[in-house]
Amino acid sequence: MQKNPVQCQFVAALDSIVGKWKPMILYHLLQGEPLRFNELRRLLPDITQRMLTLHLRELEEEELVKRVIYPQIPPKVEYSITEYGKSLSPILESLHQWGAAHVERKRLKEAKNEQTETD
Amino acid sequence: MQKNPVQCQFVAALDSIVGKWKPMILYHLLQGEPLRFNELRRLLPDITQRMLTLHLRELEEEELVKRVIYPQIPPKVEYSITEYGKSLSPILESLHQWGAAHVERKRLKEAKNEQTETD
DNA sequence: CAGTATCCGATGGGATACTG
DNA sequence: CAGTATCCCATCGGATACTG
Repeated sequence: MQKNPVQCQFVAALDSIVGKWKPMILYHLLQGEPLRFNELRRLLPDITQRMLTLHLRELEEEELVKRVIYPQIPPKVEYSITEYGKSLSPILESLHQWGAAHVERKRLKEAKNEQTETD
Repeated sequence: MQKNPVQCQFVAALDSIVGKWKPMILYHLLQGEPLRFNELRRLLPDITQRMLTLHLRELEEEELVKRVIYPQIPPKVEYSITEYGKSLSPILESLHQWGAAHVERKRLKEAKNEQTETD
């Protein structure tokens, strides 16, 4: 942890949501329905089993995600967003929106560049 | 860039603000005053010259930060937030607030654990 | 003052194989 | 089904030295 409290707060917040697939995992779980391990895999086609496990464990550690094991064979494990995890919703929503605008902005700029090149 | 548009948007947004010192650089520049290279260094005591340069270049590349060179000796370079960069302000503010709460939450929990240990 | 250049170690994440 | 275990590589960021 850093000494600077402000940096510390940014780091704490970003640590919770940074990770290649974390925002998407949270995004899916924020839809409300609990999801099984393989359901998440299907929703995130390119994630590896390893990374899904690691990210879920980290989110669980931060109490953003709850893991429920049904002791049966074959095993069934369900992941759901916690109440605390829901508090991240506005942030993810903002990131999502700003990201969409940022992508569009870049796209427009590239289009303009190609335009100028062919002038 | 990912195929999935939603992931893509998260990635685009996070790419802009993720980097060990980027939120703090933006935070300081969002105070309004343009800052010189070494002023930023003083505000971020632990940053290396190299990382400050790299991060500033990336922020400039995304048009979140503007770099103005005064051609004089000794050199003077001022960095300031752009109008577009200001659009990140609500996100950083949210992250900051949530991060502060998250840190406090962890602190309380650790305090409680120590309490239980000495019971 | 405001940078570059080089080197280097730590971490993040992918690929693949195996398991209760 | 829901994971572990290994191995490996790429990127990130730190340390240090040099410069117009």
